Amino acid sequence: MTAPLHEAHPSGPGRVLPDTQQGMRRRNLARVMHAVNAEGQLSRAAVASRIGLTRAAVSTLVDELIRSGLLEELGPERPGRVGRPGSALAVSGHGPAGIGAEIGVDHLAVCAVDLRGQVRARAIRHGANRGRSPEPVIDELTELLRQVVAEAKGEGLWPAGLAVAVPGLVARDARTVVRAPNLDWHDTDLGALLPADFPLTVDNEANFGALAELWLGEGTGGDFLHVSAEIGIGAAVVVAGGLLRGTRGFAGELGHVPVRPEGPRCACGGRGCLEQYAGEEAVLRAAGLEPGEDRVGLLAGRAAEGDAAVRRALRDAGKALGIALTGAVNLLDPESVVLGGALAGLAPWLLPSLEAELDRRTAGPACPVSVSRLGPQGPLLGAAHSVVRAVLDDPAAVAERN
Amino acid sequence: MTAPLHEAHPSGPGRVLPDTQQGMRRRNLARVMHAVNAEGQLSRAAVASRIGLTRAAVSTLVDELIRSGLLEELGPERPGRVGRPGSALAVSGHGPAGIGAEIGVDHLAVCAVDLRGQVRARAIRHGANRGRSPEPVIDELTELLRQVVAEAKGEGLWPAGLAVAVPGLVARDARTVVRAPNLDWHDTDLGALLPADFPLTVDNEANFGALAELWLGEGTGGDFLHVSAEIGIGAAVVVAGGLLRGTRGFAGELGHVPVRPEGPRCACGGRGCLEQYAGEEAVLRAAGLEPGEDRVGLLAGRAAEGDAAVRRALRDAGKALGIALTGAVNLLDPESVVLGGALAGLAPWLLPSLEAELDRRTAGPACPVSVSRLGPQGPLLGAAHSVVRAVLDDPAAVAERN
DNA sequence: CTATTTCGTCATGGCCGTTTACAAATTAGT
DNA sequence: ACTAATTTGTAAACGGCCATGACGAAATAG
Repeated sequence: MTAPLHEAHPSGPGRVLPDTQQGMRRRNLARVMHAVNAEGQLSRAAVASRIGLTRAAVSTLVDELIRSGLLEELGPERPGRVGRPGSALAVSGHGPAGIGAEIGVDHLAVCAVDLRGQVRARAIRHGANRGRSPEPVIDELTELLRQVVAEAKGEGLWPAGLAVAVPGLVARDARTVVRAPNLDWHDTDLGALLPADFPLTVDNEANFGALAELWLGEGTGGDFLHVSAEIGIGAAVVVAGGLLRGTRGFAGELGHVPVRPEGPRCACGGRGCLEQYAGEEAVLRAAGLEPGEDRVGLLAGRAAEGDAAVRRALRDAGKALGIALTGAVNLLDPESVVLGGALAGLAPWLLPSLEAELDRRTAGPACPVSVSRLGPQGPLLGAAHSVVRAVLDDPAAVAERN
Repeated sequence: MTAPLHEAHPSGPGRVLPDTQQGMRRRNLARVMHAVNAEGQLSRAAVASRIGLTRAAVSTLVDELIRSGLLEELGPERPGRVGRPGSALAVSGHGPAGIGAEIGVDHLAVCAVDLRGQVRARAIRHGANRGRSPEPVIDELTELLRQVVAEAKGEGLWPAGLAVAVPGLVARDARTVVRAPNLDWHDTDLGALLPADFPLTVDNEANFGALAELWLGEGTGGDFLHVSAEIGIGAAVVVAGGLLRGTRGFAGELGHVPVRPEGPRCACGGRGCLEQYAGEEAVLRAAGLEPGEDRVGLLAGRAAEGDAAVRRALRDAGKALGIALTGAVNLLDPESVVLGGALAGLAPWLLPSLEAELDRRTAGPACPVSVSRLGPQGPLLGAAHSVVRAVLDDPAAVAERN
């Protein structure tokens, strides 16, 4: 039951299909796509035994998917076992592509990912967007988009959808940026500004980063906590292979978990929130540095040089993070905690005190903490892959669009 | 989809059905049951429009369910609108029954609930079980079980399954009590001790209490936090209409969320855990009372009398709860927080400081806190209803058993 | 009293996975 | 090298299930 939680579209194609024969067919097409995608390469017979249908049924499903350009026949597998070798199937590398876009505080990026998960085209543009009005920024993004789509088309791909990662809070309609403090945008409807050639989804960059970790990361099962720090400190809770968004979409506000109940006042109204100890501003102040451009790089650089004040500041931030995460881990019992976004770059100096605190406060074996190897690329990749997942989740929907 | 999270059986009947015509039929039978159950009384045509099938299809489904004794025809609805009145259908009150059992620290209880949710038979036995070995306790429980099953059979019901709520940690097999500190039981396989006449499920009483709130409570949607205190302080996280159990089944350990990072040492290895401020032992000590029997009743009585020390102790506990819950609410953004179990009885003195703390530390509108009206009956009712839900979730499975 | 609306059912038809059978392609055994 | 066994993919017949359309039944509206 349950609708895929990564679907930001409230009524997107991922909703539960009616239990009629047509719906069954659509779901079975999806199951074939997922099976082939998971293994990279699979024969019809292998798909059949994996999803519990007969070879005959899978044959017709595969035929339909090949005709739609979603699956490709790679030819006979090299025989290793007894019996006739199967014919290898693979997800198509020339069909639909997911277009991901990222609006960062000081860059814009777009990429195209094919159904196999390969990045096939990309374009980046550096330059501070802080405080610029949405229109010119979106115009530049549209230009990058045009380039990437053109390049993808040159490779035989066609865009199945666009997903945009933004550093801010997005409304439930998955189109409107409610507020993005670091851009100084408020109630901006990106759907009205972006070209409407294909389905659009807008979501928070931390959410897309977590989804990227779920789909592309190593070792993470379906249950983990993805912590990142771009605008404040956010934790995305991934449960049962989907994002936990909360009733109002506000879930994951790790930054305002109380760390010291009588600590310094916070803008949220509370006292001693995590952000007062591990937030960017707090860490810079503790390190004795001025806020400026590329603050994370500055911190990492000074820490690498051995700057004692910076190292102490990061150690203290790690400790505060460990305290807040202890609460989260006790509440959710995740398989692991993953540090992503800006935190990934600072991990060498945050991790020791963070893990020490988590260990100390946990009765049994502590929850393992790892660092995302996706780093700053997470949100962009997650966005593009979210489109790819939507195709895999309902191949019939895109097949009839082309 | 998603498999129902309330299913404690790892491979129980609630697992995802294969997408074949038989599976489709079974799911549609379930959808009819749920539709009728949700409205209490519904015509075939109303069911059809509600679940998106045709009247003809629903007719055959209903026929099958009536033949199986899961649905009853109540006769023609009283006509209020134009057209031929429908024939009212209701979930059967004479078919399968869910048997719930509770092993409390100082009582045993068993009840039978019919598919309509009515309690049709019950038996309770008071007496301290703390420290008694499992065998005699289970023997007594089996006797109560016999009585309740006999009484239910007298009313035309037959037991479809047994669910047992225990005050302790239960293994993933849903049969073995790993440890129940208040009973002093360890690694006790209840499946071997209880009669094996019908499917058995064992789970923590806090989990069943939360499920009872989900299924029977008022105003709670599918997302809330159910806080109870029996063995330590536990929070059950209910998300998307199911229980969040965690990777190892340890989710919801609110009692060990850090409230004051440098506070007193806790048995878990941490410092300043919630349990050090709001745990039973801590509150009794702060109130200047000795631990004994019925400690909650004692606290509530003294507080009602106006005992200043007790009231202060409860006020402080509420404050600590509020701090810990602030973190949980920030992380999960639930629709509400529900106080259940022993906390429900102490709510009048806990709530003011708890809510004040939660309000103070939240930016927007604070998450509403309510008190369970199920109170101490929650776990027993939740257990019995979990069996009923399993029947509604896959009526074909029980139909073929009878 | 007739027209209209809605309900439940029946016969028909189409869709879809299964069953059964068979040819093709490989390995294992002699 | 040749046969037997095994596995793959496909085709035809089969059966189950929901949709469609029509019809009688039972109410209301005028």
